[in-house]
Amino acid sequence: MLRENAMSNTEDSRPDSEPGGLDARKAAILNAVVSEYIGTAQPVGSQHVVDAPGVSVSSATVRSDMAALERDGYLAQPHTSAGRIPTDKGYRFFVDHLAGPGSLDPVGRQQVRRFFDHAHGEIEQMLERTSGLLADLTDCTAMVVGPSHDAVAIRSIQLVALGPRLALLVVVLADGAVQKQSIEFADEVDEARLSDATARLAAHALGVPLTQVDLVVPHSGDRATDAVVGAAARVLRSLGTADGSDQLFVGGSSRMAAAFDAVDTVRSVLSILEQQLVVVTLLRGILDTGLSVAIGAEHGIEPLASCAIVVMPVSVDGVEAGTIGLLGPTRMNYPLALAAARVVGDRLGERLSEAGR
Amino acid sequence: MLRENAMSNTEDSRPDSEPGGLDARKAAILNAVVSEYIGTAQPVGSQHVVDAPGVSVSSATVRSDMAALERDGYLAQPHTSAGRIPTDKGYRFFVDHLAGPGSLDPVGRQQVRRFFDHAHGEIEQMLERTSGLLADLTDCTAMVVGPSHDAVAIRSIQLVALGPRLALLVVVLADGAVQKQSIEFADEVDEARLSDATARLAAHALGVPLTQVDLVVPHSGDRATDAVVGAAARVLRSLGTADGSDQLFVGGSSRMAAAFDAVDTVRSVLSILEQQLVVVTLLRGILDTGLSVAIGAEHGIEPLASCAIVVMPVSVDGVEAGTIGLLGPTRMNYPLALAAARVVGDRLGERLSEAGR
DNA sequence: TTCAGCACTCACTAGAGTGGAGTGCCAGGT
DNA sequence: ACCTGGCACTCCACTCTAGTGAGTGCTGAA
Repeated sequence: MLRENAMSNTEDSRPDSEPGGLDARKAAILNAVVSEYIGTAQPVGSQHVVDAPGVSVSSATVRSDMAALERDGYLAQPHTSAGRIPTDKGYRFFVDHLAGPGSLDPVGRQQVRRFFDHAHGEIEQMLERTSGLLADLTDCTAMVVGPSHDAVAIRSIQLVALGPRLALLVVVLADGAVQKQSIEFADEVDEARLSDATARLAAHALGVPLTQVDLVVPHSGDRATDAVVGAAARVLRSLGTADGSDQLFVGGSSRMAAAFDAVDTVRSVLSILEQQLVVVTLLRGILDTGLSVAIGAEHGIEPLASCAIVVMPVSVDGVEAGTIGLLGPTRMNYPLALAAARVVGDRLGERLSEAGR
Repeated sequence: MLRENAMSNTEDSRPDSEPGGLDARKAAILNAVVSEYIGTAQPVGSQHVVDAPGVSVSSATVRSDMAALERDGYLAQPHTSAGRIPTDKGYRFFVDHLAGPGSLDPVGRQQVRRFFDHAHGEIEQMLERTSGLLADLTDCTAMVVGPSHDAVAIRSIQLVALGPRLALLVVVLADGAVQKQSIEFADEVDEARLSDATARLAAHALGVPLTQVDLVVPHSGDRATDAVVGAAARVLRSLGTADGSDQLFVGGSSRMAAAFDAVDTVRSVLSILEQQLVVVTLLRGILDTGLSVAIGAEHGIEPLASCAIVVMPVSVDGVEAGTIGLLGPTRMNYPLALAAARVVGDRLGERLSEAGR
């Protein structure tokens, strides 16, 4: 108790019954402030917090606690004589101490159920529409990264002639994904040679994942055919390692416009969303640090400093294959977003697992 | 002259040397107002117009002409004692009487040249990147609709087994496009039957455009195989008539955020852009009415009332196949947008024509 | 440790005043 | 018949000035 007001940036070390270095009442007050601010986007005064559960004290006491929370960096004041606004640290505490995993409201649940009952068509369409569903549910911008095809076995390989020296390599993977890449040859290649090469490629690479295709293909008698097969094998391998091989679907980007009133914030956030590689890297980076929520500066992308991101891995056949991300302002509705991401992620994973077998 | 000030909404019928019912000076003034407003987004006063080419009169005379232009609906005043702002009709006159087709500045030209010199990869990537190029060039949001595959001959058909009762129909078209659709069969189908069916399908549909595939496939002895072939033929046909078969690429949507300062305008425009079908229909509709620019309410989509759209068909092998669209505020830079759309559209068309042979 | 009371701070609003950009009109000149 | 300089007028944008109210920090008493 002695040092209560002396600490500023480190955790309190006194024996708290509650976690995170905050006593029960301070935690309750912080939660109340965050909740209310998420709803109203207005600074929250001590009076508005008095009625919150776990806070049965007068506004004066709340004020003193709020002052302490501000000293500890959980809250901030836009200006003197205004209410308090949560800092990134405040939001962090809030999400780290959310009661239970949270669940969707019945309406949302039904929406999800109906969606997956009626979902049909190819993977891409489904992922695209899933991003729309998530955006609808959470009023955030949704990002869906499709499962990586790196480890999926090749089911079919075919070289299709498009011109005398131009062919298209078409690869079908076991999960139903189709990849293609055109190949231009130095010399003319006739149909017979192409189908010959196709057969050799199939023998060489069928059942092997894209990333593990051997670049060295056993020679045959025919050097021209070998050249074609070699070129195709290189292209095949490059398909697996290509940077843009992840497919990203962004839904509801218009919702970012409603989240901020500063137009240039909207602009910079949107321009980030246009960069597929940046977004995919970002989501992967957050997952890799073990977080499921990145708040404010935590993800290190400057223009998104006033945003928070909720990520959720999508497991297909027990392996983390895809990713779901929800982007909103830092004052987004975290419980809702987390619940929606979890539910949709699970259902999507199930669905994709079915499709793979 | 008697009726000069009496008319309000119809064209002037006196013998004008200049087109559109406006004498040379009024036209020059209107052009000057539009040009300046496009640049500054501020109401234009009579003083700012006196130095414009074709206007060698005093500000008082300009004022009287501007009053006439306002009566005729070409200009509007936000309030008394403010400058004039072009109306949709004013913009319409401006674009209809642009001097010459306009051309890109050297920097832009080089940007386009470099882009198409280095452009490689598959159609989709190229269209996607083209939308980014257009957005960069014009500071508008760019929409690129890929060539329709309806009339393109089928180069290759293949049924690939994904599961005991599940197969993937993979179709390669002559232009290098690949379409796929999964098919679920009522009964189990083994590999032998699938390759049998593939061969029969190939014999039936190779070289035929998707839309003209005959649903009736000649029967063979085997009823099970016939069922597979029939199902595949139906799916094949449906690929050609699917609503979402057009591929749309939107680039630079963040630029809409900079164009307006009302956040909810941005929001509603963005949400339109998210609806692929709406956008494609919109572009096609504008093309069908024979316009290349749709201003304000002309396209009939309410949330885009403060936007203008520049469209340009992309000809592949002499046939209008794709579409380029540029979306900006009504005060967008029309000459630049038209020039960019034309140049990029032409180059893109050439490029796609090459790829097809 | 909590609480009621109190003085204080400061964004927000409304109203008054001012400057300036822009207009419409008119009388006189070409 | 048309153009022009001059002039009175309008009205936005800006500034300044209270006044209001939500909210704070502090203090002394329970």
